[in-house]
Amino acid sequence: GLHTTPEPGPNGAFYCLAMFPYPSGRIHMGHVRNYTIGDVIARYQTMRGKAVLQPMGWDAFGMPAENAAIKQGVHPATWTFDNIAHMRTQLKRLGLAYDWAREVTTCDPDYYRWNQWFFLQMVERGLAYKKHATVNWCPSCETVLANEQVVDGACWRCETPVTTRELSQWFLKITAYADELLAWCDRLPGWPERVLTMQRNWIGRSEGVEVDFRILGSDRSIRIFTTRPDTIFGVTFLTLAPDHPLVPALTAGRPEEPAVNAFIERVAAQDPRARAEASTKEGVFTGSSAINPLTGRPIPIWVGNFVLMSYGTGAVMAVPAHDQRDFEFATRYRLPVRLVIQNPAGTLDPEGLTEAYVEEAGRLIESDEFSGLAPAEAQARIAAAIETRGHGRRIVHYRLRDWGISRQRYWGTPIPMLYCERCGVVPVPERDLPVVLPQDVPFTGRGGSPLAESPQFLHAPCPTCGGPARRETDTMDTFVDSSWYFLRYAVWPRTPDRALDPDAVARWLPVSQYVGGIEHAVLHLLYARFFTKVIRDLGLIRIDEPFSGLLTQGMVIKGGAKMSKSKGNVVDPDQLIATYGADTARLFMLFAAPPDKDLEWSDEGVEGIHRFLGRVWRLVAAWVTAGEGRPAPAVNGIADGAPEHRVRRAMHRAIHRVTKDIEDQYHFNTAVAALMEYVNTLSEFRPDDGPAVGAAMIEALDTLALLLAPFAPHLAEQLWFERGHPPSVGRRDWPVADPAWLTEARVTVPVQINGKLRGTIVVDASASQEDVVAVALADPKIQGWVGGHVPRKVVYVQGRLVNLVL
RNA sequence: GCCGAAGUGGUGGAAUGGCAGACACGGCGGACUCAAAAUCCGCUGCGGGCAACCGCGUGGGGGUUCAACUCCCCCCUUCGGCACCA
Repeated sequence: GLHTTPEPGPNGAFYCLAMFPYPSGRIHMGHVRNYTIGDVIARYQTMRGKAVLQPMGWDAFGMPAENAAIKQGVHPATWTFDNIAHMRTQLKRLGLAYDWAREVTTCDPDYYRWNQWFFLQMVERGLAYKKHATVNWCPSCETVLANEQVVDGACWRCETPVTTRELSQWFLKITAYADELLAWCDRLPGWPERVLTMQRNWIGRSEGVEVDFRILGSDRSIRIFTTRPDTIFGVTFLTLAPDHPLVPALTAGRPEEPAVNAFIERVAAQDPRARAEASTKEGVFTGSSAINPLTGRPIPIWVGNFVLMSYGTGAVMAVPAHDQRDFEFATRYRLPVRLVIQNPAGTLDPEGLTEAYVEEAGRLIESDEFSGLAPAEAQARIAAAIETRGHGRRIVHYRLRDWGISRQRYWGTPIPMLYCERCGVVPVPERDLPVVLPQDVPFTGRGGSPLAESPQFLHAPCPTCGGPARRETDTMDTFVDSSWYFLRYAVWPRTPDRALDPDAVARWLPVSQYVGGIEHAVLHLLYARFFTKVIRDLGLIRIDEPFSGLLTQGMVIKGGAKMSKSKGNVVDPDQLIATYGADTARLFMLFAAPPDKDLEWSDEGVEGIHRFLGRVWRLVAAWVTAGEGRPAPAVNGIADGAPEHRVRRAMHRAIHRVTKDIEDQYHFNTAVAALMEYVNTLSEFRPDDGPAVGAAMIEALDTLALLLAPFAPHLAEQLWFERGHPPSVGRRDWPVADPAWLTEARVTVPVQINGKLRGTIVVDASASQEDVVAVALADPKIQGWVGGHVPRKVVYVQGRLVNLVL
């Protein structure tokens, strides 16, 4: 009954989503942890009365399927669907309350046709475009990679060092949303700060000024980008990237030309990573000079290995006095250093700087009418002056680059474009979607786009002129598939004629709680945010962000390293479930660490959880055997301290703590600890302790089943059945703690002398400070510490602590 | 270098201004058993003491407070992200 999604009712909707897996073959412990966390949240919200959508699907396109085809001769589709069938069985064994009817499989043409449709919408709006560019290339995967997929200079999937290639590729214009993606980082309170920080860093916004420096003896100029226009009077030279397009013109026919060319060749031959790590700043004079537009003074133009063509304009104004890189460069080549900001203490010596002064504090000097200003104000004034005098403009630069989505692989969504001899690049008309992946493709592993090997696929008539045309043979990055799948889940029944049903999406989205690995902090999570905004601007949805809450669970590690085949430290979930059952697997994952921290695998820990579940079973079994069908107890008027009172109090306390731990930041480890304490308390009582205890116990054990239901659903259901209740415990209301039972009439209060614990006293919880101090001073042990002194000061925190300051 | 997270017993971890170490693992001792397993009970931060107790203790140093793992300042270490980004 939990596995069908109800319509959202008056109690509201809750969309609980775990990142869908790649069907690699078998589930691993990371999946078990991820999906258990999500399932606890979904089951809890169900019992809280929310209409809950918890779907599951398959991120089914990707390289491993193709590699299997190359190595074993099995078709990627066969391999993928076999894996899905197996993994679905594995997930079902864990007792995850998914609505399997809504399953999404991205390699299904009914799904990927909408990838193609969204792509065409983006082409129409200029958000998808083709350009010739230097792109990241993985020699092992033999395909292009997006910037986000290069991790430490290596392929995100296979860790092969990435090289570059010059290729004509399709890009999605994520930079058009850079500002909005950044701005919303401040409006996602349900996201972990570290993920937001990573996204902010990745987008890398920087405000500055572009300034044109006219080349001496030429009508051309060099455009530089700076974030420090306040230092422009300190510019003593310009530095261009070695591959800056103006370099040849600057050196042509000059005596410096051979030296410059030799330098450029030397830098180009360097591996980009080695270049980044080489901290020595080297360069060469071009022989040309430029004019500083604010001072009118001529300055030499250099080429430097530390200037990157890929950022800003590929040219920088060098201010050695206020930029450490420029300072090192100037020192090496004996170029002038011009101090234009004096520090607040006035201690900087213009003739004897030993390092750049980069702080934005102090006053401008030697800067004409701007002298005397603070750097922050000078930045605004000088930027304005540059604009009004026509030397440049204020501009914002981003580190974020457009998303290259062309992949030279088979097992992905075909890019729905045609190349006509007469009409050029032509989109496939919407009515012709989906462009289906052909079956007759040889898997040779030789590289190149495999789709080009299928003549039937390759040749198609041009939709515009009917003449011969060739299909695009690259496929889409698989991250396109996962950029909107969470929207498709909400559409039910599925609409074969359109990607999204706006009403269905409005009913469920944004995702209330998303659960997945931190490794997607700037991959999937950035792309999905981008797609959501594009789809919003297409008018199909009204949300700005896809995921309200985000929980990034930690890794499962063993022996200090992430579980992996190569490390040989994997523990197979099937083995775990076969030996101990799904509930032990689930509870261990929840108890061993807070969800966002790494979890160290422990065989002994698993045993411990298994023992706990055994104790729960024996506890309930003992009482069921002894006292079936007892009526609900009446416990009012029972004296404080009576055993049945203790049972009742423990029950309300457990309800309170488990509820609070789930609600506050999903502290499942302490929620499970609270359940253990509860069970420990209930275990103190025996069926022959009398009818009052028996009545309280029966109620307490029912509550135990309810509290256990989200965590260990199988055992909870069985306990519920043993108690004679109809199924299902997971559909009953979550219990509510009565605040009256959470407080005690008499409390044990620690007594401190001068802040040090010296004893405890038992007082009425409502006792006044005077009464409590009197009891404390009457205590023989306390008297020994106080001696004959009168406390100089007394602090009493009601029911918590008393501190006597002597 | 910049940004972020973290540092607590033998181990995983708890406590977010009020009894540090909940809960669990491991260890030690005991019960049951011919024996073992399972189960149950007790003890378990470090040092001192026969003991009741005492001293010390949350990476290091300083500060605020009656009271600090918790707040403030400085420093160290680890992990993660970005990075000759102009």
